[in-house]
Amino acid sequence: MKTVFPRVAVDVVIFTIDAGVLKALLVELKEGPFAGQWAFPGGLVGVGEGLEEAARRELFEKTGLRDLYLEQLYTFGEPGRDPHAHVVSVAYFALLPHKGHGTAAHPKYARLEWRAVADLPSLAYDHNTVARYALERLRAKLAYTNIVYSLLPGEFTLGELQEIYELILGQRLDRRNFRKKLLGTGLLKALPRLRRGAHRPATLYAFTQRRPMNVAIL
Amino acid sequence: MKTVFPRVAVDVVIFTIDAGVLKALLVELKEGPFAGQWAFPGGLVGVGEGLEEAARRELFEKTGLRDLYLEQLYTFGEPGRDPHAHVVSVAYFALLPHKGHGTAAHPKYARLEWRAVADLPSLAYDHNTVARYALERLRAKLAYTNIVYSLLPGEFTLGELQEIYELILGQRLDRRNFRKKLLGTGLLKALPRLRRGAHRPATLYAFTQRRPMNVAIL
DNA sequence: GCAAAAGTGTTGAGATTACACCCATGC
DNA sequence: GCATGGGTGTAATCTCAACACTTTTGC
Repeated sequence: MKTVFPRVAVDVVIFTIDAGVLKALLVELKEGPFAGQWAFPGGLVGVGEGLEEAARRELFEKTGLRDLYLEQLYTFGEPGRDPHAHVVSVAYFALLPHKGHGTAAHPKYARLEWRAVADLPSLAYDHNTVARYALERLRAKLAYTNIVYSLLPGEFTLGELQEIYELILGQRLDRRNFRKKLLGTGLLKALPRLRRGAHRPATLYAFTQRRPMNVAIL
Repeated sequence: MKTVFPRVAVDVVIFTIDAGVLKALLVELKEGPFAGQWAFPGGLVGVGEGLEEAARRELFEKTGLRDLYLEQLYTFGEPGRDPHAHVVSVAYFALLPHKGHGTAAHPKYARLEWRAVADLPSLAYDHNTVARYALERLRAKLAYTNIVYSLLPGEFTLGELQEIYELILGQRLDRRNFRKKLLGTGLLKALPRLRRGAHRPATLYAFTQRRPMNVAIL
């Protein structure tokens, strides 16, 4: 399988928040030198296919997921990263609200699983490095973009929003200051509805815009 | 020249400061669909070759430049960006102090030229987009990294340093605040020498470390 | 002596942090 | 009635921006 030129692949790190834990979607490889190991979903880019297009296609084919936030992360091209052949991988990073996504299995993979990012196993290829880059990017972007909208459903409470920030950043935030800042951005609108639960009902909020924007948040 | 898979190339945007102007190195293409047009230097990545390695090799072969600051910028893979074939280009961004670099011509190119970034011509491929990304990255990184060291010679005055910031950011900075901040970072050491010129001599400074670091500067 | 860049501190405004108590609900 | 998360304001601190005059040199 030696070739004259490197191949181009895309790999996607998909994050979601599930049960108070930041998780990423892993696939168990069935074939190749890393058979039996876990990795991020991905695959080769075809000729005439755009990179983001390929990332979305791979994601949909292999996991059934679509319509998620997707952004290019970094390109990994060390010759040794895949012992099989020289594959240059353009890594993407994606966010998805957790809602029992139908992660349909794909013949190429043995299993799909959402795994806690804080406790990833040893991954195939250089995917542990990819994971590190992705987490770093996610943390940085929480502070100056509104992309957290893509981890949340249409309606949420400020408590839920703050919980996501705390989970991802790995630190507690002051509730009053957090509310002040978030409401000060104008990104949120209060809905005329309340979330009822075990305790005092909380106002529901929605993002005024559900598209990526650069805004000072924290 | 149709192929089954996309090719992988690297392209490099090299910035320097020359005579009070931010410039980038352009090459005039001799062949292909863009013959006669200007572009950033670059070329195909060979199998078994790392991306950064390929970028440094291309740079050296085509321009004679080496030992510069180099960082990956973004990967451009739209199928239509090169009408000839589908080429995925991993763009790099490089910085170099200006010192009459011997930009040796290369058979593949008609000419090499340093051109003002503020006034680039219409470039081949999607290189005008690449230029925009690179300039944006450079501006952003001036604020939170020390990479400006790679645009400066070993010794420089605070005035020269500030001039570079002003040229790249396109705005004037307050001299007293600038000095306070820069000296406050601890990145600089004053040398026991003075730069003599047409006016009052200025203390010469050097960076204590000449390697990339994240530090709040501005 | 004059033109030009080097050098140097202070003040006010705005931003950021720290912090404690009452409220509404389910059980 | 109690446990739990929701909701709210202020004071102290720090950071950042604005600003002017003196010094040293070459010509």
